[in-house]
This record gives sequence, structure tokens and C-alpha cells, in this order.
Amino acid sequence: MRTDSKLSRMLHVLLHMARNNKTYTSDEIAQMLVTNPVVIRRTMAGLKKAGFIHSEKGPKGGWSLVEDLSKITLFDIYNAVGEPTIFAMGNERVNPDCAVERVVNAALDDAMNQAQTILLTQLKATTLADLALGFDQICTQESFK
Amino acid sequence: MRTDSKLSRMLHVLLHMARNNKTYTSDEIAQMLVTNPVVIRRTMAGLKKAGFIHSEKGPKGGWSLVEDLSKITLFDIYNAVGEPTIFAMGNERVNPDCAVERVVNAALDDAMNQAQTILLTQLKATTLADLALGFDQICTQESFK
DNA sequence: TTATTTTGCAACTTTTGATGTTACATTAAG
DNA sequence: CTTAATGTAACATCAAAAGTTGCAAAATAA
Repeated sequence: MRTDSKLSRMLHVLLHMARNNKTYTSDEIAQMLVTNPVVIRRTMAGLKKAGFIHSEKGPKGGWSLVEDLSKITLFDIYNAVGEPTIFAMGNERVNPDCAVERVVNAALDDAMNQAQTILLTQLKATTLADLALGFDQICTQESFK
Repeated sequence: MRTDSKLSRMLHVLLHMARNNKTYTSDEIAQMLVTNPVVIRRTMAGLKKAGFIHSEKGPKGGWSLVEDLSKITLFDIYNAVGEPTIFAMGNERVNPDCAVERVVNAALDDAMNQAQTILLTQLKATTLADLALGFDQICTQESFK
């Protein structure tokens, strides 16, 4: 499969929404991310269900932020987009009775679980407000409008 | 794409080879892993190139272990099978000039790099001999022939 | 009420990388 | 010289993410 970029994309969108404090249509967002508006709606649906954003139909409609950035962690968004598969590598399981297979898989699972724990811990420790802060720093450094 | 199982599979094969101390044909291995012998040759080619195993053509030919299990780490095999992509999640990079994108990607890259470091460190710290040991323990516990 | 804008969503297509398959060349044993 | 193996190129399949199309539903405004 392709690399799952839903988390990356949604973080991108949410920060833009927070920064400009306006509603965005799926079309605008799709242009921003160079993709299709339907893909946007599909993915944003998860964030809406989780209560982070709101959507309005019809003219003047679109997507808007509901929650405070400081209350949303990257892990929250990871969950809201459906907890994408983390690893592209995995165990084969053809014969659970094979002791060799069990030992090999246990070792790999252990290593992968440790890695996953670190990753999710990092996501939990970072809020969107943290990212916004880093963003403001860049803008101060350089010349952003 | 599918989940990459080359590392898991090769570890499985190597432990079997070490345990029974015999040469295996690609066909035998393929049956063991429930796959195709050509897939086996393709993957084993990497291990051969890295010097961990030897292959012999013709009747009585097949694959045999060359290196001592204690000298091979799981990381060595990870490398030998071509350093498969670790993560199924990733950043989108549509506009490197976008400060939001940069901040988001930096945060995700950081989390993923930490996770990757842990994973590879674990692979480096485990030798095939370690796995064989765990294997022997299982065999003692239960009733393996 | 009707035209327009926008989300909601089902159904299908495309893409991409791992895996699987076929065919045939090469090599070694007997 | 036949048989049993590996070596490898070329092509086929599979699966999951992303992309598309089409249309229903809802809200706004004239």
C-alpha cells in the first residue's frame, strides 16, 4: 500500500485552520494539500466525529475548529483518523505450532512494541498548541506574511 | 503494499537451518514458509551476498549456514534483506516552503526517528544465538522431538 | 420555491510496493 | 546426457491508501 499520510495531512490542516481562524471548504483544503476534496471530507469526518472540528453544509459552509489547540494531542488526531497501521514490516504467521516461528515472532514483536510505545508516547506528549508555537517561531525568524 | 515479512521469514529459515544442521533446497524452505521457491531464492540471495549462508547448485545442492549464530544479529539480517521500510505512516511533502508543513513534519519525523532508533537498537542487541536459546527453552518445556 | 453551494457518502478506479508465478539459463552430480 | 538445483528476468496478483465520479441532503439567498 502507499504510505498513510492522513495524520500528517490532518495536522497540516488543523494548524492552518487555527492560524487563520476561518472556515475552509473541502475544496480549499484539497488545493492546499494537492488532493481531492472527497478525500478531505472522508478524512475530516473522523476529526468531526471526535469533536475536534465542525462542518456546515451549504453556502458559507465548510470546516471550522471547535476545540482548543492545547487540548488536542497528536495522538488524539492519530486516533481520530482511524489509528493507521504503524509498521510496514511484520511477522508471518503460517504455523503457530512451530516453536521457531514463535521465538522469532516474539523477538520481533517485542522490538516493534517498544518502538510503537515510544512513538505513541511522543504523539501523546505533543499538543497542537506545541506545534503552533514552533510555527510562530519560524514565522518570527523568517519573513512570513 | 503488503506488510514486508522478509526479515521474519529469513530469521525463521536461519534458525531451522541452524537447528537441523543440514542443507535445505529452496523448495523445502518454500513449503516450510508456505510460499514459492523463487521468492525464497530472491530473498536468500541477500543473505548469501552478506556472507551468512552459502548456496550450491545441482543435485545435493541447496542452502547452508556459514556463519556462527552468535555472530549474526537481527539487524544484520534486516540489512541483508534490503533494509525494508519500517513505517507504514509518513509525511506528506507538497510544499517545503510551507511553515506549517515543516513544523508538522519535524514533529512526526522526530517521533518516528526515536521509534526507529529503539527498534534498530533492539535488532542490533539480539543475535540469532539468543533466539536459538529461547527456542531450546521452549523445546525443553514442552514435548518437541 | 428554485438555483446554488457545500457536505455526506457509496461505489468504483488508480497507484504502488510486496509477493507470487512462469520460463528458461546455468551448473553440478551421477 | 539426464536430473536436480540455483539464478534471474519478466510478468501477474494482491492489498491497502488514495483518487474519482455521481448523486443525495441540507442550507443560503434571490
